[in-house]
Amino acid sequence: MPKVGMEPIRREALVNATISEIGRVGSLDVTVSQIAKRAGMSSALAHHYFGGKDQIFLAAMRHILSVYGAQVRAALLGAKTPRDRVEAIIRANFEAGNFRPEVIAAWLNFYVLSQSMDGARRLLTVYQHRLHSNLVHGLRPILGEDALQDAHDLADMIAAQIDGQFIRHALREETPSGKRATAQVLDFVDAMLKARGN
Amino acid sequence: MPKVGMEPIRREALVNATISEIGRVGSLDVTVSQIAKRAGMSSALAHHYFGGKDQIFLAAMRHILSVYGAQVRAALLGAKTPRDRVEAIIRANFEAGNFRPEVIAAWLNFYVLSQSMDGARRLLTVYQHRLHSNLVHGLRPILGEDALQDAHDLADMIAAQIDGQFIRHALREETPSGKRATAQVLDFVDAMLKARGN
Amino acid sequence: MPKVGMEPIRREALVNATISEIGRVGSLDVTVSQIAKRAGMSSALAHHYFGGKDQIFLAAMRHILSVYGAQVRAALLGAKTPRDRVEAIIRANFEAGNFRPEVIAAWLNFYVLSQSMDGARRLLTVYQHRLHSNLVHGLRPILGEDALQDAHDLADMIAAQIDGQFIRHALREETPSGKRATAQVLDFVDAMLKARGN
Amino acid sequence: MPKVGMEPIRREALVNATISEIGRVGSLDVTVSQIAKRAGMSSALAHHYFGGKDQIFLAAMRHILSVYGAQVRAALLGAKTPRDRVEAIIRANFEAGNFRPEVIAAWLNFYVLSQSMDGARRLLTVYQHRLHSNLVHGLRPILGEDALQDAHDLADMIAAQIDGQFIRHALREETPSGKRATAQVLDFVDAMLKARGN
DNA sequence: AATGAATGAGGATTCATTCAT
DNA sequence: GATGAATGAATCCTCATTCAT
Repeated sequence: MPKVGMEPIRREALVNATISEIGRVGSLDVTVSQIAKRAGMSSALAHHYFGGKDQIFLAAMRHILSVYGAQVRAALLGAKTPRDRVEAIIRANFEAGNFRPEVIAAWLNFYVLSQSMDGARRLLTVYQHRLHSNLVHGLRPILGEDALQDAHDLADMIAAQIDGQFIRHALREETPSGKRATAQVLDFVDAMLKARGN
Repeated sequence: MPKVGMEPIRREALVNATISEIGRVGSLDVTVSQIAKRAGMSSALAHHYFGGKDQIFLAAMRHILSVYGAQVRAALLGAKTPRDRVEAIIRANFEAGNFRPEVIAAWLNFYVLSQSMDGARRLLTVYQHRLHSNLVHGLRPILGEDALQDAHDLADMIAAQIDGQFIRHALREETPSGKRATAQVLDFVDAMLKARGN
Repeated sequence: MPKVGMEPIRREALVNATISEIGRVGSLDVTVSQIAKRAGMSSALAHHYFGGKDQIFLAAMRHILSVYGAQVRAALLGAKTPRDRVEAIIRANFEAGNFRPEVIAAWLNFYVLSQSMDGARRLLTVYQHRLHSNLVHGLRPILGEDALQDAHDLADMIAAQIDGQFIRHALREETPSGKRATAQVLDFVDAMLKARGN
Repeated sequence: MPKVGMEPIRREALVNATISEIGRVGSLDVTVSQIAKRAGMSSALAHHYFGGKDQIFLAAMRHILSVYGAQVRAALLGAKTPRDRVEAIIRANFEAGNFRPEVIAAWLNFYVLSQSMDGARRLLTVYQHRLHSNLVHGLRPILGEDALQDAHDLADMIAAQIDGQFIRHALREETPSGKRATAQVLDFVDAMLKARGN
């Protein structure tokens, strides 16, 4: 058994275990012991590496958001047209990595956590802003440069539609279908653009 | 001091206190003592009336949903056309009674609670179904009787948009604007209907 | 079993138990559970009444100091001459209530606690000042009104001698003899006064 | 990096770190990790060299007492008369090496430790006895060979006065003045001897 | 109807200590 | 010689819940 360089391994295991446990229980009422046990270590070690429960939650949240962020960036790389960009962003939200039951459950719980924990709120806000500006960036060329307010409004609505899709799946037992969610949001975007004459 | 007929008064006080406390704290990590204190009684009495914390939460949830249900029903009374019906349903969601910070916070928390508490999930499911069928009922005449699947899809999307509006406001410090939320959802519905040629 | 008005009873029991346990163990490494057990209740109740371990310690310290303060006041009542006053103060320190092994042990531990806990330090400082000014008050008429500095110095030395007597007894197994301690301090005071021509 | 002969260096570093940490915190609630960190090594190594926390404390105590012992011996070398001897012993107590805030704090804490740890008590007792017999040795020629009991009593009182001076300084923020402490104890001794006609 | 009293169960966190490398 | 890794055992504190009055 190797005894050096365990830190990143342990941290990753704990982050994954945290998401799994939150997904399993369906709430943040998860003990450090449960998390540590699932990650295959003692709760003392979890504290040793993260300092406390809050930090563990924060790390798990950061992980989810960074995986998501990476997917968005990757998706944007292949986008040629503004329309492609918007579509890529939307698709990234419902990709396999994000749109799994346990991740959806964790995501919803982190939303709640952000209401009471400053660090979590900051994290979430950053990602919301990024999503928003990415969307606006894609929408402006389509709507016309002078329709800035409209781009912001539409970006808000798309973001709401994405969040809405997530939350709708948080309570379903069935395996969430990223395909259908994507289709609905894209359908929605098309209708909005068409209604605006684009 | 009257000692009789206190029950409904106490229950109501506790339900309101529960929503307030959840709103204040921003999570379900609210103690029975906190709730009872805000309601002006001992925690023992809270237990006496509700039997336990879960029941208190359930009652608060039921209260929120029933106020909401009443508003939908009231709104539907004045609706003449199918379009009116859809609009009425949407408006009801963002009416003053529902769309207050503490209620939004509580609502989000109850969504989470539904992931781990059967009674809560049932309650929520009932209301989601009701919203869905109300929407379908309004949409079918507009979309045409043979577009049933389309009506279901659109109802889903509208519901998602509504949820999305709620969740977007859960983290904002500003007083939520029911007006703007309503406008966005209606804008969205119009676009969808227009895109479908209605 | 009476179920009302328990608070003062419980608090007193806890304070006594705290002193006993500190005396028994000989250090502040005493758990709330140990204290509570000796006081005949659950540790949860101890927390309920005091809020935390620090408050329990503080209450015990306050108790010791206030018993001591009362003894000083009582002793001063019967003092006619300045010399009587000084002697009364000294005697009060070694009276039965204070000069018991467990109280001596607790006293020493509280001295240490005062190095790290602000509340404890304040408490102790107040009593040190009171002792000092009581002594000065008694000494000035004896030493002459213009020998103020001398009175302060002598008061310091008497206080040191008293503390020294306590600490010397903190490690002895034998039952401490208040009589001998008193005699030594008085002998010391007499010598000091005599040396100064009084 | 030399890997041999580290032991004495490490031990000394740990002993000093222990005294510093106890002085800093003001109590024995100091973790081995804190001590080791200040000594510039891992806590595992501290255990390796001392076997356990108790041994570390004991070593630190032994260090303080042996420095003190050396100072007494050195002071006694230059003493010609019995009076000189007594004075030398007293001066040694308040010399720079001992009478520093952190050492005073540690000393007080070790006094407490002696109440619960046998090894510590033995150590302390040995030094108390040595101080006592040194004092008696100096006092007997002064008081007269037949005043043995008186010599013992006076030695006790001097020891108490010294301890009292230490404890009085344990709570002060100001830098302790060895000069003033020495002066007071000597003043006290002079008065006692004078009162006895010497 | 109402509450102060009381507790068992549990959870976050700390820490001395051990061990493999 | 030296340390990061790891944990069991505690300890403080909280809280839902019960009960006697």
